[in-house]
Amino acid sequence: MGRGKFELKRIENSSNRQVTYSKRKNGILKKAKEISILCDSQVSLILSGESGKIHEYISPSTTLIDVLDRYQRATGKTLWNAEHESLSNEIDRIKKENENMEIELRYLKGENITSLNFKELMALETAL
Amino acid sequence: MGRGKFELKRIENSSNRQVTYSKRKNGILKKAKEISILCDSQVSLILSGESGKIHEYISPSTTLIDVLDRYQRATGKTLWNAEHESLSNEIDRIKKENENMEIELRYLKGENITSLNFKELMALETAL
DNA sequence: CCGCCTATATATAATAA
DNA sequence: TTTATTATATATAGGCG
Repeated sequence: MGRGKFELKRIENSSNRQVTYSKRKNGILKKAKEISILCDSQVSLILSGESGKIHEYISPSTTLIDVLDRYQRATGKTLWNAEHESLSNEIDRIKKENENMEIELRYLKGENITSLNFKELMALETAL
Repeated sequence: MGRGKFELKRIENSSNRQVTYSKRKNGILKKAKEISILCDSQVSLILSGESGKIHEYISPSTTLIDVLDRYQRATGKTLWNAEHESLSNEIDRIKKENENMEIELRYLKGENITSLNFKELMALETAL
């Protein structure tokens, strides 16, 4: 559609990518609504773009939990346990990041700045 | 599309409804794939028709778990239970701490040290 | 980012097999 | 239910404000 044919690959131009996302997001959300109403089907559509903002369509006749329940039964995958594990892993990962930053902060706050490179040191001196 | 305009309401003829579901299902799955690739976005699409069979598209860069996790954090809706909620809250809290530390680190690395208190500044000068 | 516009590319309703 | 055809309705890329 549109003025030119498109290739199915990531749009490199960031601005075009954003615009296309926004337009297609509206399009697919509309399609989701249409199929759920026309065909009396349950739909769960969750989108998130680079901004991190979430957009969703869940068919009114159901809830996301219903859809996921059906999903779990149909695929045999148990989401809850996996979810729990995934969250625990993320906490571990973030905590580690946290510790590293704390160490870096302690150094930077004057006890030890040997980790800074020359340019950073000059900038620091100027600022002081 | 198609030979006639359509009204956005349930298709009463069961056979037409099935056919339309099948066609539009393919269409929307294709759209989901396209937006995820073109725009580098995370997508979770789960469909179930009257037969009960499930069709899904989850963007390759992510997992359903990730999408749901983001969904829950963004919407504030808890999909599973209290334990999930407490883990999720902890992640939010730690991430906030991380952000604060990142900001502090950026400042300390020379661009801006006005946020430091007197004692910290003295320590920094001595170190320099 | 949102809305509007236009030329084109796609999706799909109706139909038949 | 799937596949093919084809006339039309939609979706949307690119451009502009």
